[in-house]
Amino acid sequence: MGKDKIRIDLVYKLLKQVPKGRVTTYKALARAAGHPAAARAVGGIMRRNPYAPAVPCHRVVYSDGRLGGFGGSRGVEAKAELLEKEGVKVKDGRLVDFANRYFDAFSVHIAEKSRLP
DNA sequence: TTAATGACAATCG
DNA sequence: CCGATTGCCATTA
Repeated sequence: MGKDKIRIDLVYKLLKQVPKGRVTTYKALARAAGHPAAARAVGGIMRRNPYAPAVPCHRVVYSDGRLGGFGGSRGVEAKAELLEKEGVKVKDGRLVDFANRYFDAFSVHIAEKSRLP
């Protein structure tokens, strides 16, 4: 049968569903994609992200409320800058109102309908 | 094919 | 609260 591997294109689609000013987590994306334990793999997917900046990978943070990574150690700064620009306040590498900014209402059904180029 | 790596997460001390 | 450890999954060499 088909492999149980996570769907990269699906992950990107789900991430595109995250509205501006909101954030999600690697874990939430992995879970929405049908692989709840593949949070780390999602991180790897973001790292390679060939669809940037079309895909808002800067809206993906740690489940802990911390920013996480973004390219190099210098990239985290840019990530915080982008989030602040969208209205998401960041303090000391950590989201201030993480619980309220957290987005988890993914529509996998809709995401599966269209495919990424 | 096996070993090593990394933009994660949960647990432990 | 913070640092260290272990587990997980997919990619890369």
